[in-house]
Amino acid sequence: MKLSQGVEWGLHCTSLLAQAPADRPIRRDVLAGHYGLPDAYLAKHLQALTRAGVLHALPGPRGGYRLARSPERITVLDVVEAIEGSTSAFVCQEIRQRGTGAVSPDQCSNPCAIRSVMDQADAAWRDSLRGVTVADLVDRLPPGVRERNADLLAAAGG
Amino acid sequence: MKLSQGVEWGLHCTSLLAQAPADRPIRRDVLAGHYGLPDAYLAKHLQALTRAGVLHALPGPRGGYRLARSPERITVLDVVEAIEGSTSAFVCQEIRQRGTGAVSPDQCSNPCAIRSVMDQADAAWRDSLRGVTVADLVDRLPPGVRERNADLLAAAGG
DNA sequence: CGTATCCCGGATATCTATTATCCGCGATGT
DNA sequence: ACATCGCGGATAATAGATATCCGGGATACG
Repeated sequence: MKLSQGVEWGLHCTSLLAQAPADRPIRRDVLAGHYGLPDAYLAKHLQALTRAGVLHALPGPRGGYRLARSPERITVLDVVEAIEGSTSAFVCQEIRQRGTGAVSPDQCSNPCAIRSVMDQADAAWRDSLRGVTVADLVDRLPPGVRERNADLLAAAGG
Repeated sequence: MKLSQGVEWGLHCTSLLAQAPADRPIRRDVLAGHYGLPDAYLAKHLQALTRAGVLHALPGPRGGYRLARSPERITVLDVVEAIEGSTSAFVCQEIRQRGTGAVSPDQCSNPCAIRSVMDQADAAWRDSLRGVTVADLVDRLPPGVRERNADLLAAAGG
């Protein structure tokens, strides 16, 4: 079980966009260069974030990406689900209904206890991620980093 | 992000072993047949559970598997970590230290906020799984299933 | 003591998902 | 009109999960 690295990329990029002036979109290659990421592949994840309504993409010259809403209203879960999907990591294959010990379908109207437990843990995981916003992530940056990022983004935009 | 199906297999098998008489081990092919699983591949997961100290394997004729301790003392997390490992699903690649926006290593003595949030969510997931035992899973079986499993296991053992 | 049974560990093959890149298309601002 | 930039599809390469097989060692039974 491993999370896509796109989750890390997406969280860093949305955090960085939260530090940019709202009126000026950031180009994709600037985002990629800022973190040393492959530009073409990062595009896939940014597109996913755009489709999910987390980012807003502006085509054309002086185009780029900006947040679709304020950082206080974007949760970490929003970013994670945009990239990883919202389906539970545990996929129940109903093996209780297979083999010599197969339980009759009548007794399977309720999900089995194993599935319930795994789904409940998945919900706890998502609840935890829903409790943190992108604004919180920016607040927890080491001192000086925000200012430096603002300068770098301004230089790239000019 | 997907959990190995071995987790489902392991949880069902440990639950089934909890329903067997403690003095008689259950052969691997009986476990596989009970749920319609490939015997050879199930062996890999049962070996992992044995190495983790969840199951106890007895070689030789009349050998097989039994629980290494009482079902009340085996948590769902024990089984999950035996098969999936105990490392967090999120692997931080420290991209904050790469690219044009690289943060100096001096400022990276603390883990970044993104990693902290993901690790905290992972802890919440594990805490949830730690709160349920194999005995709880058996208690939540539909009425009649326990008795039928006991009969099947007795027939297979005789 | 010999033999049959059963688990262990390594080697191997297949399949799927992730990672990564490229190119044509459409949209936008100058 | 033209250059810039994001969108989406097609395509490889790589890693991990899935599945199988076989030799070796341990144990029970005759």
